[in-house]
Parts: sequence; structure tokens; C-alpha cells
Amino acid sequence: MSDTGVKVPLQRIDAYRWRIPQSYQPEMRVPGIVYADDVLIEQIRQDNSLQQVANVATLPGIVGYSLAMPDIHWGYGFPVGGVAATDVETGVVSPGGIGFDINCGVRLLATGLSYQEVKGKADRLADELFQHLPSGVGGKGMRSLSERELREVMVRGAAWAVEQGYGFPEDLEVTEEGGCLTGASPEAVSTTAIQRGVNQLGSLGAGNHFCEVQVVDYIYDEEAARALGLYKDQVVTTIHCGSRGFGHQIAEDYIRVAESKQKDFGFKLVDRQLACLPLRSDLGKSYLGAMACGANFAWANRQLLMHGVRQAFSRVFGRQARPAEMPLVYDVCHNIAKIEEYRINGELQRVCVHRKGATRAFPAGHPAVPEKYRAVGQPVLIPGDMGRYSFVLVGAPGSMEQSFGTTCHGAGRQRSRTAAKKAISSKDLMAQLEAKGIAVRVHSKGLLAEEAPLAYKDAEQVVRVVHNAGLARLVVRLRPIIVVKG
DNA sequence: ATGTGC
Repeated sequence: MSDTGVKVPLQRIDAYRWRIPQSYQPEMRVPGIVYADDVLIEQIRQDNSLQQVANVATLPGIVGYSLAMPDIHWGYGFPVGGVAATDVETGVVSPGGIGFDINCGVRLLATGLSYQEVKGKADRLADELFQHLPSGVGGKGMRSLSERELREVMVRGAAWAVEQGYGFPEDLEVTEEGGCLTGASPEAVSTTAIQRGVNQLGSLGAGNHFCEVQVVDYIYDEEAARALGLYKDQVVTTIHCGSRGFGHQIAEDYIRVAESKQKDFGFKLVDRQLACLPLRSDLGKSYLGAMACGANFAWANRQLLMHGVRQAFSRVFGRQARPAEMPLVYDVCHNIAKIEEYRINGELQRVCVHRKGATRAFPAGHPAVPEKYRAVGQPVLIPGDMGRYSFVLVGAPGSMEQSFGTTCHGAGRQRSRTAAKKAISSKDLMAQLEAKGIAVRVHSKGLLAEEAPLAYKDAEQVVRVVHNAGLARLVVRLRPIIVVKG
């Protein structure tokens, strides 16, 4: 990761908040706010992500602040872990502010099994999972689609998958947006994207995407854990995946067209990667329609993958793990833009919230929180790294007051892929994980080291910041026992 | 993240 040597000024607000003053760059329309403690802020200073927070603050129509969560790191235009809200009338949408993996997200599946029951069969379960979940770069998915079927997926998302027999209608009630963003327009999606998408539904991909079997290791909040159906020593499964090559192609197509139109729109941005489209322009509307197609593909994708997980558990545990007894706890997306309403300076304002590596965290009582969780808040799923911990939180009222209903999304990368590979070999990492009692199955062994725990910040430190800042509340900690990767 | 470069 490069360091320009330019020091972005930071003013401490309190133990968990830092301000980048608007005076730093004349083009900034709002200040920046960074959520971090003393240790994390030093790690964040190591790359260019603070400069990117300042750059995002120059976007036309940006409202309030350019925000950064404690897991931020350098990304395309926006930092990963960045949040920006733009006015729907005067503002823009920046495709790079959603990211290449449209609706990359996380779902958590409960089981009725305890660690004691799974322990002796972990290797067999790992084999079954690896077999049921197609993975790898460019890999084909569980289901090939005709173009007509892909169109249904683009418009209907996870509901299409449920109708096809992958999972249950109840799954949709605990999926963000019900597993379908409205306003999808397949005509705004290129034929190249469609060609890439038809073979990829129900596939894990590679990189930081994974399926992990985990144990509920520590309970921070008994009442909230009970409401989410989670208890100590329970075995659960996390799926982290997105829209594969399909969403990637949509992002690439619109980033390219946005870059070519900046002059026409009269924009002179400080970074060409921030290329953006007025929300009221035809191109802006086309991007949002295409982005919704990518998002819906990702929800259908995670729905198929979850079906594969339920099948794998059933194969190993029989009647002890019937699919209907493995309820979906929740599904969040952490790379997306949404039109939402917030009270800003006393007035209700409709804004386009860009969440790039950032998770929605609506508090108790919010109408978008499923009824069964309404009293505790929206579940927030935070995968850590494969060797340490992941976390479940619930949204807290502070998110509505401070961060456009948003919190962090993960541990956050601390070392580049190249630096990680230099620091440890895949073989040594595999041995380390096995020694910790974690069964690992990986499609491309060479890529494993890029995702080593040492490549990531400490997720526990990240979630402590958002907990203490009042954006979300800690509920449980999860410890990995099986890792399946692309 | 990614048919891992254009």
C-alpha cells in the first residue's frame, strides 16, 4: 500500500471519533468523520484512505459528512469502509462508491447442533460443504440460467430462488430488503454482464469470500442473543459472497461511462476514480437500475449457497440437521447505494446513501427491521478473519443520529495481498489453522495466504469502536471451526 | 472483488 507522504489533518473529537476539517481541501463541501480508537487510527494512517475520505467530501450534493468506519482501507475512489449520503435532487451517485462487488454481503445461518455434536464430524462436514459450494475464480455456479431466467433473477432476487426450491419463504423475511431491491432495470445491463452472469449463480468465487462453520463462543447480550435465536456453543454458518463477475461487469461498465461523461456534467473531481452521475440524469437512473440487478443477483446467489449449506449439513447429520431446522438469522449487504430519509439540520431529507464496505445498522423500532427483531434492532453481521473471530451486533440509535444508519462491515485489510503473501506461505497458514482445530478446504491454495489473519486488523477492536460510539451493540462472538474458500 | 492486464 502506498503512502503519498501527505498528512491528512485529524482533529480528535473523542476517544472514538476524528474530524478531517473542511478547510483541508478547498473543494470539500463537508468535513470528514473517522471512527477509530488510538491504535486503529495509526493503522489507518498507513495508507491513502484518509485522503480518500477527504476526496469523497467533494462530491456534488454530499450531505452532512464524508464518513469512515474503523475498518477503512484504501479502495477504488472511495475507501472500503466509506459512507456518503447525497441529496436526491442535487446530488450524484458514484459507481466506485458502491464498489466492484455490488451487494457483496453476509448471511448467518443457525443450526440446532452444539459444538460437541459437530466436533467429531468436522472433517466430513468440511468435505461436504466444499463439494456443495462451487468456488474459485471464474468458477461456474450450482445453476445455469437461460437469459430469460437471469432476467427473473435480476428483477426478483432471492424470491426467484425460493420459488425454484432453494430455501423457504421465511428466509426472505430475514433478508435485508426482503432479498430484492425495487427499480431493477435489466435493459440497463450490458450483454457482456449477462454472458458472465448466466453460469455463475450459486458460486462462492474467490478472494475474501468464504463459507465458515462457527461456534457461538461468547455472549455479550443475552436478551438480544435470545431474540436472534443464538446461544452458547451453538454451531452456526456464515456465507460471505456477492454478485460475482456479473456485478463486477456492471460496475466496470458504468465506471467507464461515468469517467467519459465528467466534462459533459461539468464536474472537475479531485480523483477520476470518483467519477459520478447526477441522480436525476438518465445515466444516473440507469446505473441505479443496473446496480439493483446486480444486488438482486447477489441475494439469489447467497440463497442458492445457503441451500447448498443446508444440504451438506443434512448429508452429514441426517435428522439432527433438517433444512427447516437451520433458520436464516439474517442477511446484510455491505456494498450498495440506497435511497433513504434522514433528519438533517432539523429537516427530513431524501438521500442516496453509498455504503462501500459498510453495513446498514437500523436500531430497534425501525420499520425496516423484521418484526421478530424489532425490539432489539437489525442484526449486523461482521466477519473477522479466518483464524480469529467474527461478530454479531444489532443496530443502535446512534447510527441514525451519526452515520446514516450505518456501521462497519468487517475487520478491514491491514496488509496488501502482496505483503501478506510475503509474510506467510499458504502451506504454513494451513498448518497454523489446522493446529488451532480449524478444518480448511480451499480451491486455489496459492490465494489462501492473501487472506491470512495477519493481513487483517483485529475485528474485535473494530467492533468495540462501533459499539462504544453507539452505532451498533455487540451481541455474540463467533469462533471458526471450518473454513471453505475459493 | 475479478474470465487477476490492455
